[in-house]
Amino acid sequence: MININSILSKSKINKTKFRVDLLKLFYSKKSLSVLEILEYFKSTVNKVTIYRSLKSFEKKCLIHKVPDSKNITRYSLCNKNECKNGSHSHNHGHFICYACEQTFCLESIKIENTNQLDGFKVENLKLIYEGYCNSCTNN
Amino acid sequence: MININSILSKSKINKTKFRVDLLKLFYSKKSLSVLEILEYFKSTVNKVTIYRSLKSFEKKCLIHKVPDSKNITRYSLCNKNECKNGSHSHNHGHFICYACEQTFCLESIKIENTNQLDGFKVENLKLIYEGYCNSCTNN
DNA sequence: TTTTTATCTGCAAATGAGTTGCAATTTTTT
DNA sequence: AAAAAATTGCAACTCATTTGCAGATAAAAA
Repeated sequence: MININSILSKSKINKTKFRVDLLKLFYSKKSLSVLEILEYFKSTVNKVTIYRSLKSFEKKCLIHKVPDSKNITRYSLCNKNECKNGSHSHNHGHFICYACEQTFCLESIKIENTNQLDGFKVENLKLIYEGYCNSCTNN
Repeated sequence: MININSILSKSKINKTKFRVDLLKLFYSKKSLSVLEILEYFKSTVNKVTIYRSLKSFEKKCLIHKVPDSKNITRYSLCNKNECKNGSHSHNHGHFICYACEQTFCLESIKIENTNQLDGFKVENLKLIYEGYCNSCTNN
């Protein structure tokens, strides 16, 4: 069982009711957008607060941005062995559903570090699959 | 030598001075954003016109969107054998430079159509390399 | 436990990308 | 040249995200 409070403490993030609930929410979802968070909290929280909390979580390596379908930023929990000291890395592929617009981390699809590419200095590689997820295909 | 006028004619796009110049510009650049186009034409053209021209070019399969670093839409010339009838496909990887934010098409890196992925119906695959391009590394 | 300091929050207003309606202009078709 | 179709500029709008500021809350220090 994850201890939200101790995670926030360790990260030096104040344990306000909203931030505790928000981090808890991340543990129950694949990924989240600001709009989804706003809807979940039924406007009991200001969207500016959401943006700032997300940024704070990101800086402390609790969450990171994941590829998104349109121009909406989405975040997922960081993988402990991947992200450290405010620097994030995704050594796995992602799947984006055209229907539900959800982003799925494909932990099983590892990305090897190809830093050799003719004429380019590669620092990062993204592998993004798009299509329809199971629940959108069957419903 | 490419004949801009005949390309526009074939695509049933009016040969206005701006559209001719814009298409010509695409032939001299890897990729372009609205802002870059606006700067190139030094505000002699309205940004709405740019958006509409790009959309029109895209519909006629002259250009298509390429992956971008931030949330700015970028376009590149279509590859004749890849895009047809308003439907675009990118069967090659892309490189995005962190410094100049330019997007490069990696024609040599072909993407095979992996439509089998556990629990997902894959319709598209993106392979995006990020880092520093040659000219940004050496200057 | 009070004081101090640092962080968090809401509100209003701003920015920046992209869109829409409308009227005027230009290009193409006839 | 006239009619039809496509293009343009302008103003105003939407939507995601940001910023400044003042008040509230949490954590650390005394």
